[in-house]
Amino acid sequence: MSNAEVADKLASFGQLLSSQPEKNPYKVRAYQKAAALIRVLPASLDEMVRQEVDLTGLPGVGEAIADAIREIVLTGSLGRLESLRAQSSPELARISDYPRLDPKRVLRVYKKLNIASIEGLRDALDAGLIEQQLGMRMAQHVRQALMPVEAMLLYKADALRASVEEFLVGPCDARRVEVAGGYRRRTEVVDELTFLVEAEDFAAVVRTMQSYGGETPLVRAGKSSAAFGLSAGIVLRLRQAYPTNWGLSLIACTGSMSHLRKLSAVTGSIAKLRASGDAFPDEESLYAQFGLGFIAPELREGLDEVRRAQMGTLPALVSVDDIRGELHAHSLSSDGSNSIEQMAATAQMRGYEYLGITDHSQSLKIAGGVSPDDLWKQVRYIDRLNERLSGIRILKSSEVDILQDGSLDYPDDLLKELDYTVCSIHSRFGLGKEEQTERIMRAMDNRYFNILGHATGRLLLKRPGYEIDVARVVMQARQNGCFFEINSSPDRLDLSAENARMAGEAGVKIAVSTDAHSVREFGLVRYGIDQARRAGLEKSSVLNCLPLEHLSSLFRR
DNA sequence: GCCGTTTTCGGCCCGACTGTTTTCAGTCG
Repeated sequence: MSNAEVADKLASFGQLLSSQPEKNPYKVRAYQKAAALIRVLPASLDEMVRQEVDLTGLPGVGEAIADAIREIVLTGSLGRLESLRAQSSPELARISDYPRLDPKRVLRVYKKLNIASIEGLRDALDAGLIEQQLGMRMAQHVRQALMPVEAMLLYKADALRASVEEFLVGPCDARRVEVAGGYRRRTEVVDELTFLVEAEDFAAVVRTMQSYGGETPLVRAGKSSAAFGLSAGIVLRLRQAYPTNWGLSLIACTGSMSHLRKLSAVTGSIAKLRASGDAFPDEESLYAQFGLGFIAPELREGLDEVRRAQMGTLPALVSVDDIRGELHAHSLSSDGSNSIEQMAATAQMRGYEYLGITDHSQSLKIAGGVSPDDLWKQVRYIDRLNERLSGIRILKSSEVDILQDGSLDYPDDLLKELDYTVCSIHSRFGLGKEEQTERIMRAMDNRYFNILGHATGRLLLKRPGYEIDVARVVMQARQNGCFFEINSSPDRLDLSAENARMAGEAGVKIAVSTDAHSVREFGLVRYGIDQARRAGLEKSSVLNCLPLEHLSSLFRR
């Protein structure tokens, strides 16, 4: 019994429960949370049940859900799920085979499009009818729920990577293991994990891997490679490699495809290299043999990196150690969970020289937007705080809403008191591209506008973000002396690497910010740095790699 | 249904906007 099967049943139960008239939404959530946890659990629930391990030790699992798990493992089914299915309409029962579908939303689609089956749903999706009649969100929801393979945010894959790697060198007895693929290139979303594996007996590794997380089904197996379906919903690929050619294999498995195409124009095909008998124990040796500088994995997307490696003009990519401060962070004054002092102490522990406090502005009521009066008070408070702090400087700032007409959410005489501003859109996502672009450009005309926060508003795997003409906004920023941010929040990573590259090439500096809402979130900066590196940014292009004096002069327009 | 420096109940964000959908539910952070 795989963890995935257990998770599916719990999720289906939660799903059916949610369409019951007298449901307890917290109960629904409890089942869904437990299912989500189980999907990424490395230990085998099947084994845990048989060894009578106390399941309530798992977070989100109490007596009731522990019983359910035991029942599923020991009998193969869940009574309460089956009786709920029996009570449900046939449509609803079929929907419950797809635990990621939200039944209430699907029933709305059924009614609107006059369909009554999963097949009908799939057809309507493919024909674009769902997007047309019920909007992009709904279409995205249905698409994601029907897809066999789930995509996963990079930061979630981090934990999974560590757990699989441990399993490979532990129970699987691999001698050497290294992750490759899109994960190594730090793409923001991954749908597979690829590992290079050196082992005495590769077939045995493949056999043992199938017991990861209870059971991890083998999808495809060759002599020197294998693919598995992880409970977490993504594919796990293993590829056998040898010490003499480790570097060559690593390049091949790291990709991307378009990078390899451009690379092989210089080196000849990978297959030929493999057959040549030359040894490439590491990547550097291969690049060096063809007169190329080392190309960082984050750059291997088939843009200009191979040409630049030939000319010796690859960028010296920014790294986490280059960061000197944080420019987007919230405190208790709006929707953060820690005081300014606590945030400052943590920033200082990280070795930062400055910390900008950017609480939400007055219009954003739900996030505890700060009234003008309270911001005046906060400005004076931070002045006094700075007098007694040493080693770190708190910058007076705000995450100022860009209102629908492009005006900013505070009067100029208040904005003037701030060291700088982060200005963001939090409302009216539905405006057309032209209108949205104009809105931001108008906002940039305000001399107190400094950094554009999360420029497109996207939430990865959830929502595409509003439409703007990024190229025009970049030009406006350059002209007006404004800056962008890469928001490091793992479900935003906004600007995208592509847009950040565009801004960087136009000479517009970018803040790599965390948007931290608590002291725990400062560390997320590494995900922003991943994207900055994918954008080819050097530290000279990153705003918060600059010393404070330089920064302050850039913020005065 | 889970959880607890709130310990056996009561909370688990929240609250103002938006729209042609469904005038309530979805949406913003």
